[in-house]
Amino acid sequence: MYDYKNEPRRLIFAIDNKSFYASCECVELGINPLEAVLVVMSRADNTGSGLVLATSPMAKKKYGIKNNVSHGCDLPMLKEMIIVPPRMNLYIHRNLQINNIFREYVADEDLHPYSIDESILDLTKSWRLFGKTPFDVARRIQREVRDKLGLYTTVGIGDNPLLAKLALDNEAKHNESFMAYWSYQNVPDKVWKIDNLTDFWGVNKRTEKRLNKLGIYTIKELASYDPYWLKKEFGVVGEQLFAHSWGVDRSILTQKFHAKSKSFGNSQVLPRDYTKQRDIEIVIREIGEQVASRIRSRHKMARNIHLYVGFGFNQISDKSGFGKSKKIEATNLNKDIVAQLLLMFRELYNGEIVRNISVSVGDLTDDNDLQLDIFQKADKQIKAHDLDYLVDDIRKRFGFNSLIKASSLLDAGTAKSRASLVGGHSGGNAYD
DNA sequence: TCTGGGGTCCTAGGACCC
DNA sequence: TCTGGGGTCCTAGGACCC
Repeated sequence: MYDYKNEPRRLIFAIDNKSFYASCECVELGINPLEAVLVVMSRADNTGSGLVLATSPMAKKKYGIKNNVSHGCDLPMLKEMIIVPPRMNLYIHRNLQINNIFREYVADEDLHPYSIDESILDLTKSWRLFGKTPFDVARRIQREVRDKLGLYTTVGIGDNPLLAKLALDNEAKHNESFMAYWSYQNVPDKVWKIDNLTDFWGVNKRTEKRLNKLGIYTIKELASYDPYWLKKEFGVVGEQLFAHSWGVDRSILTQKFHAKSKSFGNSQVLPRDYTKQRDIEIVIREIGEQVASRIRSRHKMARNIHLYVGFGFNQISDKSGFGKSKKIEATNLNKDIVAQLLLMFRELYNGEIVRNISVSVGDLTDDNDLQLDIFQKADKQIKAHDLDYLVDDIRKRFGFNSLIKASSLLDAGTAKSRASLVGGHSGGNAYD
């Protein structure tokens, strides 16, 4: 047995919200999230058929409805089933409220929001203030969230973030208490009992296949494999997989779960196949300006830019698309970002049918001072900078569509119809 | 799965420098 | 001129997570 005495021993809570979007909707309707049969379906998915974003526990249990069903029409038509459109702004607002409750239990530096419905808390220093056992504390947090917001939470507790997360995903969700505690001693009877490799952190279909090729079909087999060969086959990922199979996770929580934004990007599946270069470029421009605006609002400039163009399925080309990334002079100006994108696009585009466009920028730096390009007239550049910020400000106050480019009003433009979307889905009413 | 959207991390190969 | 090696930066692409 592995000797864990030198491994970090913390008290980590991984907390997620049960069927978060669906539960928020149930609460709004005044019905119990655990009893309702409710489905949140987005129609802004460009497929015309609706994408199931979330299902309440009962909808899952009684009718086996899973998330990410691509066809809304696959849903059984039942009287008791409630189908609602998403309200992303509501979910973001509730997420903030939940994290504010967590802040009563841990200092800010020990709270790590991980996604819209999941947070990691390090209670090592503070748990004794709130109960006799870690379970008491977890129960108390669950009660408070339920009493104040009507939402049910699931808590995975562990000696490190990995064990907490594995406890959450593989046991807590199925326990009546919605809690589970995995410590180092539990590795053989908990971690090694995980049935599917893909239920393990960091293993999906591709990695599962490659592991199978080595004769590895269970976590236990992974743990007893020679780490030298795992490293040979998978590089650092192999070392990490081996460590994880023994429940070892030396990552510092702040590094792992609190990474500062390193890139910003937006992408979309187009509502139809685009065949005209001009139309495609209109959308590239729109997305480019959206991304540029996002980094301006954080007073950042990008030094790296990436464009991906995905082809439609009825495409003669053997490729599924092309992508290109490039280092650039730091900028957050619409005209610079868009010019780079169009340059990259025109370099690689050969008349293919396009269905997918993605733009992201990274290698961010602070926009404290405008870096003047000595080859340009200073006053001209300051104008572009101020104009972009001014438009951002007006749109913030009066909505995106209060100022809109003429090109976005053409058929090809998607910015106008997507202006109210949040994360690609309906935002619903605004929340502060 | 005939297309959701927003992210992070890792690797390999080429260019270029010393 | 040929051969050798180490290091860094850049870009493309794969894989995974929510």
